[in-house]
Amino acid sequence: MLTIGKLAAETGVKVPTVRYYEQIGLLPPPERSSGNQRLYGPLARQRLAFIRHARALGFPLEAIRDLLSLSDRPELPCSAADAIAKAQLAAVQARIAQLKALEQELQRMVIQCAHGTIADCRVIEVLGDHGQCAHDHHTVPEAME
Amino acid sequence: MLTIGKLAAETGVKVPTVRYYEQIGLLPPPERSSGNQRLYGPLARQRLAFIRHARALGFPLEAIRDLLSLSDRPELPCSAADAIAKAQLAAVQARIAQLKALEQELQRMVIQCAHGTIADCRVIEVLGDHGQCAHDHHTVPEAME
DNA sequence: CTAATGTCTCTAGTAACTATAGCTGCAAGA
DNA sequence: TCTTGCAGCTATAGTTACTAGAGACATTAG
Ligand SMILES: [Zn+2]
Ligand SMILES: [Zn+2]
Ligand SMILES: [Zn+2]
Ligand SMILES: [Zn+2]
Repeated sequence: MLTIGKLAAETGVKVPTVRYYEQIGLLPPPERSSGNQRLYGPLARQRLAFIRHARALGFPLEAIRDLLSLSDRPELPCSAADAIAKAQLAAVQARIAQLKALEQELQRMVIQCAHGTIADCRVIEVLGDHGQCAHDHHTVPEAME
Repeated sequence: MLTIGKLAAETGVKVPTVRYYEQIGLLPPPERSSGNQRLYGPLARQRLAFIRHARALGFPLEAIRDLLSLSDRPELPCSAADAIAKAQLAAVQARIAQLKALEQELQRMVIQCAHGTIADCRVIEVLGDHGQCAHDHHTVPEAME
């Protein structure tokens, strides 16, 4: 049995994050020692590793919640899990496409600037007028985490 | 002079967002009508367009705050503005690289799954064990917005 | 035994908004 | 003129996924 600090060290998660995951119901309330400290077994360690790995792959916590409850029912068909992964893949790809458009515009701005005064700065000029842009990049990039 | 609704419609910003920008000091407090309603002139419209365009290119509001105060001093050299743009470009490129690693892992998971039961699902299996991954993708992707 | 570290709960803060509640302003139709 | 309905006002709380702090208790090393 591990205390929360050892569990956190083993999985590379911070201690408050472990408590946070418990608070929102991603981790079940663990046993407690006589002094009321949390004690974790190997199952909890596995579950936490699953959560962290899914987070590292960009899955939102709500998706991870669904994936965890699916993984608790091994006899079910995995189509629901696959759908979650596919949706995440699509989100990642959409974000990459959007960021590539931003990259091009930023690069144009930076390259075209003659490094004189603000009055002539290409960066300031382009930011003030989207007509100077080559691409659309219309929407504000949304957070994926 | 425009009311907040017209200004929002013209710039494609939502009304509460305009008030939010004023609240955090990105937009100056505008004139008010006799009935206490906000009235905006062309300078405010230009400033709001600048903010939105910079947001669309992924700049955080703090960077936009700096860019705006730079653009108010046209006689200064533009190196500070260029540095902000370069930092944003670097952030975008770093994010793209990270997302490409995620994309590959997600694609592997999705492709390798045989679509049987959860017990055999490659998605669930890989999420539970980073050893199954081909890349490192170690860190959790941070929001850029 | 004592001092240092670890853990406990609870609250608040982060970024950039968005949504809600409950009030007032204002223009047009009956 | 009345009214109805949208627009605008303030202020507060919710979103995501944590992170940081305060103040008290538990455990462990020396
Ligand atoms: Zn410049
Ligand atoms: Zn543009
Ligand atoms: Zn599957
Ligand atoms: Zn992995």
